[in-house]
Amino acid sequence: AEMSSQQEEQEFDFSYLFEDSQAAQNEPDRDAYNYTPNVSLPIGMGNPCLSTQYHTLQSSPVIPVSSCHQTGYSVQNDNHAVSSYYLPQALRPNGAPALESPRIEITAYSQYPEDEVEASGREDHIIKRGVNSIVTLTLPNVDGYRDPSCLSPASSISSRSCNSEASSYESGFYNYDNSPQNSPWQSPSVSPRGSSSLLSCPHAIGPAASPHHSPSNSPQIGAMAEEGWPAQPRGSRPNSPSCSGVGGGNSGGMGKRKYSFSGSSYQQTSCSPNQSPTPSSHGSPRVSVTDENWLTNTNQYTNLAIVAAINALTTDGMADMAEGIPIKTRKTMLDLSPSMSLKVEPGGEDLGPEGELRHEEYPSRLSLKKENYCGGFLDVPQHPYSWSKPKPYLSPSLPALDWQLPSCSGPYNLQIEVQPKSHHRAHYETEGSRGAVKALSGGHPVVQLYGYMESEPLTLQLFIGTADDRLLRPHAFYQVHRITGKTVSTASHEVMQSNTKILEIPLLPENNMRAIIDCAGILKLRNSDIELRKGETDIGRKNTRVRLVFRVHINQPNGRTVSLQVASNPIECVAQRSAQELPLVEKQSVESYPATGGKMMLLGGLNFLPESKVVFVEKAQDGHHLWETEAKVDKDSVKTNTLVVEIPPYRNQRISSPVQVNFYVCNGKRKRSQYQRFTYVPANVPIIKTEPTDEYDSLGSVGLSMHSKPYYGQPRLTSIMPVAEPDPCLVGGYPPCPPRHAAMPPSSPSSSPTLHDLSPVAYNKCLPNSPTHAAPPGTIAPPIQETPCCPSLPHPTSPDHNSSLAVLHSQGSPGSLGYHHSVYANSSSSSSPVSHPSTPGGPAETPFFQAYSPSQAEASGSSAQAAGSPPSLLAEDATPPSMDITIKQEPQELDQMYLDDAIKPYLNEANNPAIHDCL
DNA sequence: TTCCTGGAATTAGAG
DNA sequence: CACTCTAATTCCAGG
Repeated sequence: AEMSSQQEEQEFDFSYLFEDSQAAQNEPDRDAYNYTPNVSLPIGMGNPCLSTQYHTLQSSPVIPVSSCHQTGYSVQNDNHAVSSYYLPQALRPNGAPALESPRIEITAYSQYPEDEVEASGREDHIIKRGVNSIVTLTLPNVDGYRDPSCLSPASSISSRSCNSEASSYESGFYNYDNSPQNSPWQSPSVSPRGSSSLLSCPHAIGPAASPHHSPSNSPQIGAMAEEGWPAQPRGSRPNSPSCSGVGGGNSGGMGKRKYSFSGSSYQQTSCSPNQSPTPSSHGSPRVSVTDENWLTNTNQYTNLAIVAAINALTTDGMADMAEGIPIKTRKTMLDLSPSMSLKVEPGGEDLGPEGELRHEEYPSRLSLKKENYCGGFLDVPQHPYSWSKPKPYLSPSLPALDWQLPSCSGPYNLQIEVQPKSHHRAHYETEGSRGAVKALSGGHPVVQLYGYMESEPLTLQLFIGTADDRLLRPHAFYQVHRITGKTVSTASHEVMQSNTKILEIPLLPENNMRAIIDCAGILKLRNSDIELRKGETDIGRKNTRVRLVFRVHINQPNGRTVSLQVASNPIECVAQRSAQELPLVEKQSVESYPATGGKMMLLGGLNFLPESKVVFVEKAQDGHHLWETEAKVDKDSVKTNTLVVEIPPYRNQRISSPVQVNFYVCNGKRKRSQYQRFTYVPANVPIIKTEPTDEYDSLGSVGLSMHSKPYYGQPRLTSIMPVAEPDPCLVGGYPPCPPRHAAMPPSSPSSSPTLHDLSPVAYNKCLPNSPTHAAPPGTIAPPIQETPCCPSLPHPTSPDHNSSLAVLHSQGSPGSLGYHHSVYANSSSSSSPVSHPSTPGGPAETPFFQAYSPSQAEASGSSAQAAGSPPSLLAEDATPPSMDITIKQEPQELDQMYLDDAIKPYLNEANNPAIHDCL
């Protein structure tokens, strides 16, 4: 019975998992691998941007302009359209004809039935597909492929930032595997389910997985990609902790390490295996496998090679892809699970013969340890709920994890009723679990979906996302960890998507679609492991803030899927106390105020000290500090959890449009809170945002109502929304749509607009890191999907929104960030800027800004605009600031900027006394 | 026995 | 290149 249930589950999982995110993100690459029928893939796709675009494109047909549209939701993807659309762009992306020399041409023509595809599973996929489709690969060197490193260089990818991109695109990797659906061919209508198997793989081992699972195939790919990772150096560590970490959580045993990351990979791997119904040959024993599995996989090998080739070809983006294995590597550790065949190939990653097999293998694995990462999958939790219940998502593809999604759409509103505590000690793979994330109250976070009246249960997805200034995306250094045990009341089960572990939790009508998240812990992956991954640009050091990201995919009668996402407040995951000593701003009573300043603002948070300083900072897009000033703190009223500060006057009293700045609390050298957003509005302009006077969160002492962390991109539109309500919509933190005009990433030169869009990422790192990038964009930015409704509307009300079930992903503004807006097809308003609160310039904009962190703006040169930094801002810059402005031109690297936002201030600020103090 | 913790010892890196 | 300090990881031990 379990099997069946599992299978069901698997399917279930797979379907959406794979399809969605990956599909969306996955780019062409994926397709290529998958050989999605219709699409001819330019290898160039490797470029993340491309990939992104690709997806986007698919859906986007509707929206010509936005290159980025992602089809995501709309079933109907226009494959064709896409393909056509896609190709061109793909080629363009970097502008580089890319790849010329080495190129891989894949022509997928036929639309294979998913099944067929699946059948092809594994490497075969490729091959088979290849058969069907024409694949031409010109690879520089075989070695190249294998050697991820080789690839990597080429691809240099920015990882994470890119990641998001990467991720998407990575996921793509995986994805395609995973989501067969993604493949264009699938009509949206088609129930992806089968395909979906990838994720589920583990479970599915069996029959369930069967055929459909084309995905599996694809998944494999994904797996491979992932595997690739594992293969990577992680080796440094003994084992792939990841597996353990991921999987069971139990494994924690110290001595053994598994690769954490691998974990992810492993997951995939593991997953794939399972999923792939086909038992592939792999069947290898790797049981636990997790990481290893993939490592070993031959498939990977193959895939990797391909990937590598692609990467090489592609500009950078690809890098993320599978190859990811850094040569530097460490040895891969294998878990050695007995079953596992761990071959460590010289290449590192490489894959063992088994490579692809994994999928298949997995079944066997299932038997293996649960804990293994795989196990997680496999063994369906004994939870009362049977996953099987969930229906497979029909939606062809789910949005990539790095896509920005709204928290509300039409009648639906996904909300975090109880936020997690601001601190959580994540555990290493070498440790045992450190328990589930808790709520401040001592309980656990609670998430609820409002507006869902159907009787069918849904699946709530949870993954660990970033909490930096950039767009929300899966956190490279943390993975959600499934907690099991008698203390856990919520059933859950984990799946891998891309390199991200996702915890799936049932949302049951009988529980009012409310879930208590007591089953989610956080696993910390070794920085060194992650940083070695190809394509990974993010730095782990001091990159310890995360958010719980919840997603739910609601299938609509029309065949479309509404995907909602909401992210929690940031959680500081620094081990032990160090983190806890840092000041943390959780709430602020005022989010915007006239440039004149002078108003008292109440900050709520932790670790405030009498000597705490509050510094307002304005950064240029490039990250340079344009203005810094220390605000006056009412030291007499300082409490550990509250602090009253006087809003300083803005440097320019004559701003014509809102200007977003940031401020942070500094307790001394290296003890600085994260940036908080604050918006100065023209003095003569009525403040659009009303301060919530309500009781909402008011700290009381000051009598100021606090806004909770606007910073993280969960802007709330106070003006529109009732203060009391948490802005569900906003919460999602989907960024406002940046105007398309938004500047492109500097580096991306000729890139087609689409590219730009795609490259929202533009994140600093991406640029710097990937030398290869022709375009900084190399990092493909995940598109942000906007729901028309969410932003401003009090969710439920607008019918329009409702109508707009189908989400069209339009690419977001080309803004440097490359936001993609997802538009609900139906929603008329969706696309209209008006509907978006975030439109720059508007008072409402703040939300946008909030969505974007200043740093983001910084990150991409262009980003500033994109960031929504209002034109005014720019203008202002141009104009001599009335106020004292300290402009520091620091050629900071974007990378650093992102990474070390915390640090930078110090660096940058030499001039500011306040800063100095902090320093 | 496993899961959680809390805390401390080590190791790694940045400056 | 040595040294200092902080962050990251790994270990231990106890509940």
